Amino acid sequence: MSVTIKDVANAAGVSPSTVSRVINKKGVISKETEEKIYAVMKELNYVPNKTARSFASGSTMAIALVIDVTDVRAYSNNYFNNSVFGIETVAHQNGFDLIITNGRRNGIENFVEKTVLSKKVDGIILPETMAKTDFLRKLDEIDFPYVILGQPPVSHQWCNWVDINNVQGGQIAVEHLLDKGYGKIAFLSSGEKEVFNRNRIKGYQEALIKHQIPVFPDYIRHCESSLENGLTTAKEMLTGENPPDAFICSDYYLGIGVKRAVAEMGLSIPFDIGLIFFDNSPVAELVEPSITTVDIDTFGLGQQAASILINKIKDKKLNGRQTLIGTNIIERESTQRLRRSMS
Amino acid sequence: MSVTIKDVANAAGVSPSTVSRVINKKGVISKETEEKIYAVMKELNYVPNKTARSFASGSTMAIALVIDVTDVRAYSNNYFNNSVFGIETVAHQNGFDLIITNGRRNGIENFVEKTVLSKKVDGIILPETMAKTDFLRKLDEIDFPYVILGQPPVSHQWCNWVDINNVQGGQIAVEHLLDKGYGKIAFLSSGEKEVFNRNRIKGYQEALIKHQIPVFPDYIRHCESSLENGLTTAKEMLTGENPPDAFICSDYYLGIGVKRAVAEMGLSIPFDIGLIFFDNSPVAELVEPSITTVDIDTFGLGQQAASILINKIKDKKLNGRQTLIGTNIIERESTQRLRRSMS
DNA sequence: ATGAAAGCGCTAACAC
DNA sequence: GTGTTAGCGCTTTCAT
Repeated sequence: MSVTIKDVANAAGVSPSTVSRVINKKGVISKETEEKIYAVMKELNYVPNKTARSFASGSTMAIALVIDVTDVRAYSNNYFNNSVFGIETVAHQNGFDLIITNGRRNGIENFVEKTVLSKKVDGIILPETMAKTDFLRKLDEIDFPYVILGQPPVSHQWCNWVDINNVQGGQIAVEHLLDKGYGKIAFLSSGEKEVFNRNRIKGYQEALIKHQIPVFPDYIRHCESSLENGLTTAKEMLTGENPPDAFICSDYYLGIGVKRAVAEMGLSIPFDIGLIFFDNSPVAELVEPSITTVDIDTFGLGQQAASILINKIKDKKLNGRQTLIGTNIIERESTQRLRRSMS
Repeated sequence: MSVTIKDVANAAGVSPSTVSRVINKKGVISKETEEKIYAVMKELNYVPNKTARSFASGSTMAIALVIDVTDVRAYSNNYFNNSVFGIETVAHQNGFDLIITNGRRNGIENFVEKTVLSKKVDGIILPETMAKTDFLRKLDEIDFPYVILGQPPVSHQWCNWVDINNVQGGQIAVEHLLDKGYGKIAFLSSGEKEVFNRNRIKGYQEALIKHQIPVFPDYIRHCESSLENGLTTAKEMLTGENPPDAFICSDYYLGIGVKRAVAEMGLSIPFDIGLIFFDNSPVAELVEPSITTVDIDTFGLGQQAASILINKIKDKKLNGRQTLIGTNIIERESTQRLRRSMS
């Protein structure tokens, strides 16, 4: 039914292996036979069968992005979304297909079998939340290429990973606020276990120290992400002694909570209080006042991840590729204490 | 290196075909050999090679979701996101892998070759925006399974598709507003070419007629989606003669624009003006007042699409499966004119 | 520069 | 019930 390499070979008066060479641009073929073969391929509308190629060559030219569907917050956001497209873009540029697969369906064990051992893909991209030491060790054992989205457990610091530069994110948030005339900056984190929060706080502290501003432990609060928690925590801090005059929040739920708290207390953003949060969601530009954010290039994150993985696939010895993706400030109204003109 | 079906056969003292039968649960095998084989498979840690199976059987057990990376709005949203997970869920339940692929890279022509003709997947899910008649005809020619996300061009009404029930969405929006005491309802659409807008307006009109409320053509406005357009259009309508007392908007950009217009005119939501928009984004719950939305079950949309596609793959004669996914109202403050207690 | 031939791991007639 | 056998379409030595 469908035209095969043999048909092309026959029609062109050559052997299948010659056609194969042309397809793969391998070995040396004379200009004329090459052209002849291209012509025949076009005429016969020949398209190589990917499955057969994968089977024969032993490489699938596909990578998988593992997701955790049980964790809605982990995927139902722009971060995830844009990473996917970054990954897809680089994958296709390199001739790879992207498979999306849920890792946590029947336990990670089962997942290894189904996707990794079954030779369906040549490598995987794994969110840090699913990169448990045991699992990684299994991958190491069979020398299976992977890259981690986020920072790996201590046992695997040597492996390939890519992450957002959260330290730098914390720093530029502080510096932006200082620049805008705020001096008593608090940090509302969505949890102290998360590495990304810890790194952001690290950056926050480093920036304060660098500018010789005292770091008050009380200015760093952890609470589960929600509007309510943001609201109550901010109120508590603002009514306490030594209230801050600016807040950096881990996400927009906490951030909007802070915004409410400020409003309920009759204070003003940005004149009394500065506000900045991570994640440049549409929320930030649509509320009033609009909120300055730390924007994260998740498309770039995905691109890097895919790029490193593909290199690893090509060269199994590749290790220690550790990329941090920079963040930047999207300036909006919530930090315009100085009433500088906005560009 | 890796253990094959032959190894299992040898170790179990049977032939490869018997092992194959066990793997595929095909034909009849005696209880004892079956158990024996399972035991050996476990012991040897055997995992069937998917590529080899695909190659031998001619079916890849994979489907592709085609996306359009050039169209940011088309994918960088919750709709898309959740559909992906709906698709993945059903795919995996049926043993299929999900491949994400960009259709618009080198033209749709090239795409056909690479993904469809190369036998990499057994079927594709295609957004309506990419479902051009020419392309569909090609797929038809080679009898390649597809389902369309959204409504297909007129030439292909007979094919399988799944869509949001936008007519019903328009209806329930109107009915909710009527129920809440609003009577002069306007519709701000993000474009008159889009089928989904046309359907929502259809539902809007039907609901009005059903309740014997006059349909003013002037109450239906089309403008490109943006906060500014929402703002100016709403202002214009509110300052005109016969101003509406409620707005239904195609998306949250227009919706927030209307909200601003109402505020700037010194009117109140929900007491003077009711507001409801499509797409239950976080924006809706985080602004003040929070906005009632028409919520769309895109996870269900994805599930249905995958389910239909897989049925089509199994039974190529399957056609005309046309599913509409219902919408529902998420009630918030912006439509509480009557000050009913909220649950 | 090209051809011949083996084989990748599995499935599916077809035998028995 | 189970074994035998012939491919599936391609890549890849090894010849020439």
